[in-house]
Amino acid sequence: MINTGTRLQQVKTHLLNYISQNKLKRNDQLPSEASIAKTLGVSRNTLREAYISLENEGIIMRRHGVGTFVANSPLIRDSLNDFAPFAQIIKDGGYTPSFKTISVERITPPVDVYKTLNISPADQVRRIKRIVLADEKPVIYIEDYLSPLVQAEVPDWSQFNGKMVDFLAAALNTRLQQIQSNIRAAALSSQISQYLEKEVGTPVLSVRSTIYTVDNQAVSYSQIYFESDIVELNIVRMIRTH
Amino acid sequence: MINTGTRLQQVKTHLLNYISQNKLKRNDQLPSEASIAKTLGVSRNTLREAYISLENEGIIMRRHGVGTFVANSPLIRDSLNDFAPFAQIIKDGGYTPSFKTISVERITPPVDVYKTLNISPADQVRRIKRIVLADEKPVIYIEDYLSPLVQAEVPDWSQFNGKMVDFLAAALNTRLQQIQSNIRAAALSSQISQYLEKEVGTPVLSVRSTIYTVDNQAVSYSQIYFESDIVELNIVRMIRTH
DNA sequence: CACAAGAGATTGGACGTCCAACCTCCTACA
DNA sequence: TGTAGGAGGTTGGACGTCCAATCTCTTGTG
Repeated sequence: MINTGTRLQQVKTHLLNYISQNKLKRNDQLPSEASIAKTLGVSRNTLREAYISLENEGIIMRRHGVGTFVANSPLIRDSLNDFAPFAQIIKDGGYTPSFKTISVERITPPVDVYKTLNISPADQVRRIKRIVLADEKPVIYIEDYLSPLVQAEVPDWSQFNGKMVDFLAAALNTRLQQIQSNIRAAALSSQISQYLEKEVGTPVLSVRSTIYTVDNQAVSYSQIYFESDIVELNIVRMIRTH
Repeated sequence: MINTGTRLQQVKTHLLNYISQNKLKRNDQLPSEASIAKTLGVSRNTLREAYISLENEGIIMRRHGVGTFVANSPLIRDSLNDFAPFAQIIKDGGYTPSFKTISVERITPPVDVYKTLNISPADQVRRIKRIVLADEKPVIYIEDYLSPLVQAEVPDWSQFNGKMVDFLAAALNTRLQQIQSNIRAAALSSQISQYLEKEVGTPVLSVRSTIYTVDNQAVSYSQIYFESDIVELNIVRMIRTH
């Protein structure tokens, strides 16, 4: 068994490998909690938590009195149940992803930005404009606003994988606590239309995310626009009646 | 303590009541796991699961070595972390919700509907068209397609609270397993524009949800259009680095 | 042959215990 | 006075145990 992370993580990794190595498909049954627990040398409790966690992620289904089964192919998992970076989402959709950083600059923040980041209007923030391309076609436009609290530099924005959380976690001393996201539909503005190469007024998915530290400090505010013809958000929610 | 549901549910209900009764605000500290467990007469394990569950719902934050705190006001919780019915979402936004059922009819299903429900094109399905109003202004348009497997009638659609899951759970013998939702931006079509009373082409949030039973039978397919000026989706995700 | 009862397997729920990791704050010592 | 270190409280993680609830399949009985 893999020796990194908590035992729960190790068990989850093992199970995911088990599913892919045995080429298990939707509705294929997994071994019982007791038997896997014995095989891996962990308590049934721990194994059960791994099963529950995977069920919450929409990968398996557990059925009382019957057994545990594969739900969906892990390949079509989505961006909101986990923190899959953009590259993965696009790859999963069968496209080749690439990134392009348009600009990195220090600016005086717009109203919504300094209000959200809870800083003074005079404070300078860093704005990073990027686009994500699928097979060379721009599909996502990203504007990140970094609070002055974030000093670290990204060595190479063009290699940045799109997971702002990972960058911030490494750049800050303080722990991150949560991401609040807001999803709405918007009409493509003229400024952004040049990047997404779509007509002004085209409906796009607008996601605004704020990342907070454990001290409730907002450290990053991102506006993301999804070209809705190719990229879409998917969510799987389990229904438990018990 | 309340005597309904599992002990975990009872504990969660107790904690929610505790927060609202003591008018706890963001960052207010909750009693430690050990002390509440003792007070309620449950094991620390059970209480911990309740705390974890509430954290996943974005209601509280737990901080290793420090304590547990209130995250957001439970009032601004959203539609994707839990299954809040539309009425609640609108009420939370400070509006008065009302419902209007436009039509309930048996029809021959469109392609995407019979494909999703996995039935024959000749099978008849029930289509329910409804709108949700906030302060008399239409803000959500809903088209539900019920599989022929669902025989039960809703006694009064106008009183229906918008939770299709609850209705289906009661109407079917089989257990429900999961909801798959797909979110994208769309331009308002002419048919729907008459209900949402907005110009054709206005960007709207389009959410398509399919409800599956434990047998992987799709039993309901819904297309929901959100008027994005008033209604929006919010998601809170906790970041755990451990 | 039909159907009810029961055995066996599986997940669901809860408890009690133990130690690790983490954070805060106070105290003692240089 | 400043700082290192430790005490004490809190959450994190894992284990082992017990019984309930649910489902399937076999077996026995009318």
